[in-house]
Amino acid sequence: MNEKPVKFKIENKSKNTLARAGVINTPNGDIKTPAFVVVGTKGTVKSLKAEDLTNYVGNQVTLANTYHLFLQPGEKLIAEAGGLHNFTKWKTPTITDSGGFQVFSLGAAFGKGVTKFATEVSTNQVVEGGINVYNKELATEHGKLCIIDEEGVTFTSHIDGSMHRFTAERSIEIQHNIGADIIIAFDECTSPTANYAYQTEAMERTHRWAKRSILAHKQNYQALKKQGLYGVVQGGRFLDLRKKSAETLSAMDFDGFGIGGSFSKSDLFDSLKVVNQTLPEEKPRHLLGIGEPEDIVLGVLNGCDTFDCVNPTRLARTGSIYVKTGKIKTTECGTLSYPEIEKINIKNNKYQKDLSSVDEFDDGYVANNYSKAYLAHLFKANEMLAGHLASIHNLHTIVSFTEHLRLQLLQN
RNA sequence: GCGUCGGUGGCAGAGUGGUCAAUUGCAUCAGACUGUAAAUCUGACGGGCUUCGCCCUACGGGGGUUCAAAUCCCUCCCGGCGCA
Repeated sequence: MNEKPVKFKIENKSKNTLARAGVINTPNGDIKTPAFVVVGTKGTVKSLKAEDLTNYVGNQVTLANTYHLFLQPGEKLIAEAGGLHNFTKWKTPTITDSGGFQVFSLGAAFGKGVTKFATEVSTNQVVEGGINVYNKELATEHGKLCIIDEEGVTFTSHIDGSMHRFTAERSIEIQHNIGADIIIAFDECTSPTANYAYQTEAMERTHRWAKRSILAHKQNYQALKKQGLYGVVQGGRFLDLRKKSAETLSAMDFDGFGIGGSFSKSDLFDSLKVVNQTLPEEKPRHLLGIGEPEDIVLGVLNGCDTFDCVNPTRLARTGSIYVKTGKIKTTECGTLSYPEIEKINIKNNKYQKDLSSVDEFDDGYVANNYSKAYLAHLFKANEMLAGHLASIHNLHTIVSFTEHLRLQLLQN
């Protein structure tokens, strides 16, 4: 039996919650969990080069996207370049997402202003996903297409409209070529407004794809030696489906699990609890696409080990800055305490002459060197440095925030 | 001095008798963003109110024509250009 390329070891467990601290070993280094995964969809963490990540952000792991890299520059080129690490020069372990999220973002959610994270799910804004939802005419009108069938998904490129097809096998093949340390089984991310029947259908389809993803992975001996495969739990906002999904995937030979799909703020806690109570304890769990600081606390408390989210960088580029208030909050169960973080819009009038540090309670590179007024000025003047510095700051904030939670779990 | 073109909301610049409190862009002000179609998107932007509508004041100043003027006429002021 070959040694698995991706292994997980729990270092310490919380007594009264599902929280744990651990280490994920990968061929390109260790990930000490809980950890925040920095998102670099197209093989770049927007506005930051590898050294910026190393020197100023301190992230332990970076995530890219299969769909985006497949379209541009193409997975063959990345393979020729020696894989994602060599191509991007990222120093950390890497993950590729399967493209399953794009089934949602370019499919059911396309142009509708629906996000996977519904703060308030409104009933008059029902967005169904799935088979035959998009007819050809609509697809042509938008220049977009995303049709789901049993075997996979047919897309048109958001770049040039060309048509492509992803199946579980194809997604895995592309991810083999890209060569990240951790790859993710192709899944269908559903809308938070999809109904029970559709969530069930999509979840079961995702399970079948999961099985095929494992098969496809096992057939590539080279890849099997150096890449770990995660399966994705779905089930939308329905607890019984979440539990069923976790049970089904637990029985499969995955190296870890992604928890995907849509949530609302109110059911995140319970969903994660049910899922992580069900998933095998000895394997790592990644919460896909979430979070905000408070969401990460929720996730950690309920047994998630890693988190990725575009928010730190997207917010940064649009002028929202994570700032600590100076208050320390403690979770109800008393397991974790953490600094309260708020978002400020640095472009607001009140910051334009504010020469205080970007974040007075932070000791990161940006907070130590730059004032709110300077950052506000950069944004007002439309300077590229604005997004760069803001991204460093927000990423550093969320990465160190998650690290802080880890330290408490180790000490407790 | 003569001729000519022009003076529109913070700026640029549409409109050239009623559908104009006035297109658009920029600037300004505010909001949104959770496996990145995103250095993006949304809203407000003369004043007031009982704000899916109503009332004031407004397109250089003053006067006039008209049921009705940013739009037509007269006059004054200011600016560009041309000729002296």
